[in-house]
Amino acid sequence: MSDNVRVRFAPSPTGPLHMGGVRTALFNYLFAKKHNGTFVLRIEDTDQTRYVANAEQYIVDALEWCEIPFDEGPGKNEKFGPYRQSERKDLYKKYADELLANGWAYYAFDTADQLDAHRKDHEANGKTFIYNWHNREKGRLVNSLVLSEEEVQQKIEAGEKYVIRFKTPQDETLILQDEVRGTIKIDTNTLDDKILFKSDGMPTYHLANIVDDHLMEISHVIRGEEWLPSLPLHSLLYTAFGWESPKFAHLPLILKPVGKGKLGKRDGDKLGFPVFPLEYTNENTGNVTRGYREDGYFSDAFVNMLALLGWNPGTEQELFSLEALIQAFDLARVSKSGAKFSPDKTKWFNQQYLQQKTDNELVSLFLPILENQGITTNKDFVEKVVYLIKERAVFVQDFWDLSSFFFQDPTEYDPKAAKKQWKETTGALMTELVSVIERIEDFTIENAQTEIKGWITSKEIGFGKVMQPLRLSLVGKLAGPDLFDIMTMVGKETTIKRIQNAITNLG
RNA sequence: GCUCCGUUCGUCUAGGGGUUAGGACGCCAGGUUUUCAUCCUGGUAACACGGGUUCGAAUCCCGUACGGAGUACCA
Repeated sequence: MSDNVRVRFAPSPTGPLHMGGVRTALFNYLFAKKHNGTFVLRIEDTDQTRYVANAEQYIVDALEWCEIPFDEGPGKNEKFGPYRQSERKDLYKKYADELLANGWAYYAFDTADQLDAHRKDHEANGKTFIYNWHNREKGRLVNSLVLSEEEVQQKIEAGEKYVIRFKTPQDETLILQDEVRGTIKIDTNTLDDKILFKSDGMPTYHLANIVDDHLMEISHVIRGEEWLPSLPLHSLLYTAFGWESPKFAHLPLILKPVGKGKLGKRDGDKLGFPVFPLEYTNENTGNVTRGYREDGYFSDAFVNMLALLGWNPGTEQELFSLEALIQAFDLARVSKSGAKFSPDKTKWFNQQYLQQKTDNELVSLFLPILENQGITTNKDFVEKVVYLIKERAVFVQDFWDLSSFFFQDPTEYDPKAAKKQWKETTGALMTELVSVIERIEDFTIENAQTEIKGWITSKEIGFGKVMQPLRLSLVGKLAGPDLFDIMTMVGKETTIKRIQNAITNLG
């Protein structure tokens, strides 16, 4: 591939970017970096009715969190700017006029109601209404193909609303190339004459997209599969302008984990996982939607998971740093079919990444949580705790549940475990154990092990008879790291105190 | 309805004319941990269906079914 690869991510600021959008951005980013290219962010805000003010910032923040920042975009290296289509508004009319002048487009005056009526009428007869040559010149439609030039002028001067439509060629078979799907054939007679320019003076996505991709010298358009049906139109537009078309790649959709259909913005709430990278607050309702970041996912784990959704390296490797993803990425290895998203696998990725973090990194993430719990402690102690518990955690916020007993005495005892492990004779045994522990002068793991195990052996009782109630006393439940680690970490005094507490509470 | 795209274990996927159809997640069992989790080992489980082409088809072709997307003066 040549070194002038330029790709773009072109979201519409209508709300928070969801994970499907993040993946599209990611694939664009990976492709760009792989080929020493440029990753452009363009904001497609041509629909004024759906515009949401905080959405653009959310998009930028999300890309930043994922560590896939854009090279060019609003406020950054504005070589081809502006990068918001609303700020490029004046530019598009010229191109629409060009198409009008060379016969690739025409004015249409049909109202929405009229078109609806046509659609309903056709449907009633079992037919599909297509706004193209089937209908446009039969007097049913009001446009510059059937009206005289004077009539058109009159209407425009009278201030009648009009749109500009693309004049789709008749009886042609388009043979299109997609980098993921290969050759796609389409009969132009099945295509609508799409609106290029709206009556509000704004271009539609189709026009703005092609004009901007051309002006911004985009070499590859990598976007979601929902755009595949628009590919013929877009391809035809390049022909109409006499421009060289970029290459296209349509990514498979991300589907719901259960049930049917593509993953939607509301699915996360119902199914119990985030669909957004970051938490999002709706400006109007104040509703807060959860995000992967706030749920405790590492961004690199999230990105790794996303990369493997619809793409694979062809090897059995699953864990990839961003750098490794860039190296391995190849559009040819993007799969063609939609992929159901798996929350379980996402957790697994996070667990893998958590295990890879150094104890030190984890300590700095855990410290604020401890502070929230009102715990004052020192870093060295926390680092030892982290070392002992991290392998059983998926998220950093699991740490507290897994380690609270290192910092405070258990306040309750798991009733099921207590019933099973704390027998009538246990209290006496534990009292005896206390005196054994009291006799240990230097309370190290080795000494504690030697003394306590020696005592149990001499008593000729099972280890479980002592160790299980001891664990219950120290932890409050039958879980956690090695008991001798715990005892020496909390110290001799605390160990004894906790055993006595348990005797008092459990008998 | 119409147009386009797709279909390998429950899920993500590898493979792509001759394979014991491989891996991962999940699940199950055993081992380790005198606990729990981790970890290790093993197990479970798939080529949508029907025709063709071929000595041979999961793989190529055609149909069918199913799934998905699009079908807006939204992107």
